[in-house]
Amino acid sequence: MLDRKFVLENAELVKRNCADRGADADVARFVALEQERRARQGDVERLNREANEVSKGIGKAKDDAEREAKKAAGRQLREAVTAAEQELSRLTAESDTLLRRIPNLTHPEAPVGPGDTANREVAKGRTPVRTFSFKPADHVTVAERLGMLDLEGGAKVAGHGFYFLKNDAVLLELALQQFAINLLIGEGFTPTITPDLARNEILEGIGFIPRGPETQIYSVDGTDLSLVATAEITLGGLLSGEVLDADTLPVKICGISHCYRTEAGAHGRATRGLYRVHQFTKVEMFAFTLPDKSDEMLDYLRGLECRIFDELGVPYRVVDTASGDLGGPAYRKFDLEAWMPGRGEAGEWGEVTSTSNCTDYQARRLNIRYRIKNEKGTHFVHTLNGTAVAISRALVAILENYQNADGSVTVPEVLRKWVGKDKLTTC
RNA sequence: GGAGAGGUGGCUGAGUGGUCUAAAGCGCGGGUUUGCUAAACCCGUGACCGGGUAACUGGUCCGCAGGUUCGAAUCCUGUCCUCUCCGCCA
Repeated sequence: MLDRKFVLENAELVKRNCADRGADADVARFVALEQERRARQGDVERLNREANEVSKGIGKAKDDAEREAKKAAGRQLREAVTAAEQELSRLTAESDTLLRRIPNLTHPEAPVGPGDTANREVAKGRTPVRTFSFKPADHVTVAERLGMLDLEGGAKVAGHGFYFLKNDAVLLELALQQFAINLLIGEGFTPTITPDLARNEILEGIGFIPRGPETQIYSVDGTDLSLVATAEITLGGLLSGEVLDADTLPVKICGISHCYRTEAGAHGRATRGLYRVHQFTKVEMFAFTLPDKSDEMLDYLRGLECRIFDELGVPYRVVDTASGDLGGPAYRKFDLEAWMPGRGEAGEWGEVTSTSNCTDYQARRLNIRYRIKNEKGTHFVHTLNGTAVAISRALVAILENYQNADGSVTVPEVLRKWVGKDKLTTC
């Protein structure tokens, strides 16, 4: 969320930003409530001070009569405090709800527009889009031919959107994890395997809404836990409530988790196969930085995502995500879209990874701060996240780009040492 | 799952209803002494929300949320977490 005072003092800027982002947050109402809240806060503080003074006098009272009189005065003041506090907390809760719905500010260079049509292509990957001498099949056909994917089995056990990876697909998944994790360890990331569930409070801090009709999140009945939609949630939550020494920044962590998404309302849109599923494995990058280093870190994370897909030999493009498509927490976001030759009539770009600079938006909710040695006070860190590999979509891209006329699939060079073969075939 | 113990500043740790405005030590910063370093000694040293150009100043905070009371770190309830023992278990 944004800083309360900042919104109050920059209401017009914030309103314009909401409009650019297609967010329906009620900034005007927030400003009115916040002003009221501050006035009530003043009341509470004044009454508290008076009541404290009276209470202190009671211990030193000369006689019973004086003591009883002061007690009565104190009681009256405390009642007034309670009433004022109730009003204050009502106002705080209401303004807080509004504040949390206000999206982050937007990077001045991010394209402004309503949705993904306004996204701006900013780069292409090293691998050129391949020309096929045959009509490329989609990944479902490729995978099923090779006995790597059982969608019906997944549907029988858990419903549409679930699947079994089998045989060489299992080797590919593990190889992709190994490849990504080893690359990131080499870059100084601390590798982790994170919980697949998290407290709703953490999800909300990251910017997810665990319950309600629009939710993308599976929640566990009778608990305050939800299945995570990405390890961004657990990695960001890991340092919640902490004050870090500035000289330990940046902190770079990566994590493997399973990701669970209800995909509510997504039916009919690219639902075939592994592209949009309820569960997949992901290797995620996360960074905590000083505020003036986060732009640089975003470039770095984007560079790593490019390097991963360059090394995998998958053609892709990088898009600078438009304001209307940024969601709540991101200040700027870049997506990598891989070329998927089996999609649509003659192939389409499909999002495979994404990296965001969330500035202090998540840190403020999660209360993650830093301290500079010998300086008074603390400040919020900036948080960034980026996908190293989302296995299901990486599989789509690899299977479709590396397929051969005979139905086999060539294993990307960098994965061979973990897959243990150069080519995936039926035999 | 059962029984018990505990959660206090950056860290260790005292504090069982009002001099807590949280002891003391460590750490950190500054100073004195000093050829340099060290030691010794002295002084200072939390966060958050407000007000003020500033010096300064009001309020809140002892895991978290409630409650009792004029007054709570302290008493009560709930909750989260940690540790010990027992049970169960991959």
